[in-house]
Parts: sequence; structure tokens; C-alpha cells
Amino acid sequence: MNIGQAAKLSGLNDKTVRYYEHINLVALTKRNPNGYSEYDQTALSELKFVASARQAGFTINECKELLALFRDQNRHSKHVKSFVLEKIDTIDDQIKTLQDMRATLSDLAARCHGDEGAKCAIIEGLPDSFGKQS
Amino acid sequence: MNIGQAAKLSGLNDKTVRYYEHINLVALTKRNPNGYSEYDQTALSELKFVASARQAGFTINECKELLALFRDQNRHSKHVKSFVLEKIDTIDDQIKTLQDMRATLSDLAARCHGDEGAKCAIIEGLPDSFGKQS
DNA sequence: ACTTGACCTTACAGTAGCTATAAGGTTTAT
DNA sequence: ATAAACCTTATAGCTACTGTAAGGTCAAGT
Repeated sequence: MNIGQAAKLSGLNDKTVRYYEHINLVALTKRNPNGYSEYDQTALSELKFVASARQAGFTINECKELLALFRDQNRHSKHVKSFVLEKIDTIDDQIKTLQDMRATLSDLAARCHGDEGAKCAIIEGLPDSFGKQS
Repeated sequence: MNIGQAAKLSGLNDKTVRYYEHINLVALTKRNPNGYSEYDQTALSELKFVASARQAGFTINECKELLALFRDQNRHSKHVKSFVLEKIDTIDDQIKTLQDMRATLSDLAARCHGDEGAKCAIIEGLPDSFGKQS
């Protein structure tokens, strides 16, 4: 199949597929006589795997490592699992950061009158909400 | 004061300060005869404000709008407040996305034996965890 | 006076992960 | 034959910086 089909079936943009080949995330495809790339089931399954891994929050580099495990028939599942557990920790950190930001903004907003006046707890309070560490 | 002081007091990297001036986020500073930038209290307070706003999750463009409100003595606090409330919604969406990713990974990890074997629920299950929409 | 080190300057390249655009060639359907 | 839909490469742009190179300046010590 051509890139359009492969993109559609993997749920990726064709530009994204080309980009993944460009950075050697997935293997370069064979070329047909007309110069078009030919995608087989193996190529497609790798694209699908990467698409899912990206949606699960893995970076491109992490996808590279996951793909290596995906391809390696002698992998150890404990290796894969520890990889994922680490990622969960990273995601937990990101969630916590966002929750802190949310709490700060929510608190400031609650103290802002939200009227026609210029006095504003957000404008006044924002520099101190995080500025303390400096 | 020079850029090093301004950076230190605002909690920003000096490269970041230069970058903010380069993109016209904060005003360009006056120059001393030796070519060094001179930072006054106004410049410093804007840098502090931006540093906090960035930490609160606002993008550079949002910081530009917030700075305009920060500078405008005739602003309406309701304008500032609605701006912040919208940002809170965005953050809520980001948190939800991360929580979904976490749940998916956590579920896959729970079904992976994590042993010496090659069989792995994560490798097998990942493509289907998100691939359904395609 | 001279050197060392800490500071400052500009300019450009690199990071992540794409997306957009240009300027073309190919295939398919009418 | 021609138009639409597909494919190709190459390049630039996006966000928000950080790193590096190649210098100029300043303050302190010898």
C-alpha cells in the first residue's frame, strides 16, 4: 500500500509518517518503480504501535526504545514493565505540576472581584505566587 | 543593574531574559556607554511577573496579553479573571489527558507478568489501547 | 602594567515533534 | 485530454528556550 493508506490505517498524518522515517524511528520503506513508498503489514504494525505509544505519552526517543522491544522476540517482559512504570511516575509528576498550577490560579481567581475596577488580586498576587523561590 | 542581577532576582536564566527581549515580550532595555543593558525596577518587575506567569502555565503569547493588563492602569479585573478562568479550563483538559494516559498504562502494566518471558501484555495491548479510533 | 576570571555582547545552531508550503511528478477517473 | 487525487523532496515555521562560538569589558590581584 501507499503512504496515504498506511497513514489512514495507522491513524497518523502522512507528514508524520514521512517524519518518522526521516528520523529513523521506523524503517525506511521499499520503493516501487515509480518512486512511491511501499508499506507492508510489518511497516503498518510498527506505525500503529508508535501511534499508540505517542498517544500514551511516550516521547519519540521512548518510542524508539519501545519499538526495539516490540521487535525483539527475546525481550523480557520485566524490562518492558519497568519502562512503563517509570513513565507512569513521570506522568504523575506532570499531573502534580498541573494541579499545583491549577490550585494557584483558582486561588487567585477566587480573590479577584472580577468587576469594572482596576484593582485585581490576580495581577497583584501572581508575582508572589511563584516568585518566592527567587 | 546588569542582566546577571536582573536574571538572578527574577529567577530567570540570562539567556531567557535576552530571549524575552528578542521576541519583544518585555521592553528592550536602555544601554550603558559600554554596551551593557541597564535594568531598572520596572524592567525587573515585568520579568518577575512573566516568570511567575510562565510557572503558572501561561504560554508566551498569554504572558504578552497578561503583561498588557499588568501595565494598563485602566484594566478591568473581570477581564483578567475571565482570562485566568479560561486557562484553568485548559489545565483541566491537560490533567484529564494525562490521567487517561496514566490509567491506560497502569492497566497494561497490571496485566504484564514482568518476568523473564517475552510474552508481554503491554507490547500486545498497546496498539489496541488507543488504536481503536483509527 | 598585566593577567585572570567573571561578566557582558551578538549571532547562529540545536532541542521536540511535528505542520505547512513550494514546486514538482504520477496515477486514476471521466 | 484533462482534472483530481495522489505521491515526491526540500525547506521553513512553530514553541520556548538552551548551548556554543567568538568576541568585548570590568574588577581584583600580582
